Amino acid sequence: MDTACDWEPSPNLVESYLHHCPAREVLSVLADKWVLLVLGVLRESGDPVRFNDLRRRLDGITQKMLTKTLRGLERDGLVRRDVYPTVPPRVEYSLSELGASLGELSHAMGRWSEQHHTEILSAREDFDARTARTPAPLR
Amino acid sequence: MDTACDWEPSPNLVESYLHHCPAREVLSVLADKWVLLVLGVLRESGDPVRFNDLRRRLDGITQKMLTKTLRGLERDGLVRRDVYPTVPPRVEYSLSELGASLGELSHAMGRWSEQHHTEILSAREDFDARTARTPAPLR
DNA sequence: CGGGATCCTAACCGATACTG
DNA sequence: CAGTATCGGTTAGGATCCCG
Repeated sequence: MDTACDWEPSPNLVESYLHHCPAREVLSVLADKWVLLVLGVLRESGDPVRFNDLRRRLDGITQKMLTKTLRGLERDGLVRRDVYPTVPPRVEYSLSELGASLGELSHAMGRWSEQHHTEILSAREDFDARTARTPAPLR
Repeated sequence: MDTACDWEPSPNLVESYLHHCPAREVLSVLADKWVLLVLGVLRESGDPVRFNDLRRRLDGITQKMLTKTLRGLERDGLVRRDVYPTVPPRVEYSLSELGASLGELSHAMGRWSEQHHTEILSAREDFDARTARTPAPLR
């Protein structure tokens, strides 16, 4: 409410921040394949998690993408990165307070996925079946 | 809970669906630049919205991306597409019941963005300032 | 009006090799 | 261990043209 952006918040929230407003950029943070998952893993493990530990728990992510994702989250103040300059080095990641609050939302998203994925999957099958052999729907 | 996937739900939700499970795919639906915004606009306008209307309200989206996004949402059963074969044609999009429930989540995300974007933006500035001229942090 | 079909570029992202 | 650097394939996605 004190940003250098002529921009009105509610009630039409989405339409208001659609036009080059900061919140839109923030939303785009979530538009990432790994962000919600990283937040979720960090959230579920209450304790800090080391890099390779994180990588193992995020099966499928490459170290490059994990690094990049974590850097982004750190940059946005969502994730804290603590470095212990031992040998071998030890780097621990954890959610900041801000990240934790977003983590709750990402968890809600996860729960929603868990609850509704069957509906979505069956909707997909229906759609695919419908569009596959229906170039001319009404004969 | 009745999917053809050996997969246990809670309590470690994220870690459970990390390994090629349906919910993960569903989560990836949300990892899209436009999905949350489209859902948001459709949610805020209670009424059905026509294609080009939608396009105008989603300032910046190309018709290609809007089409693709809407097709995906329709395929997943989140958005309903009603075609009125008049001249000129009239196509209206609206949220399905499933889409509406997801719309609530996307709205929560929007609200979160609205509330916290300043923190994120300032965190970014701090981070950039810190990393810009600190190749050797301790002198 | 609501798209589909192409072309083309930037970015994403995986694989690999190297480093403190 | 926790990265960085580089190469190269794939894709996302914008611009443009066209059609019913």
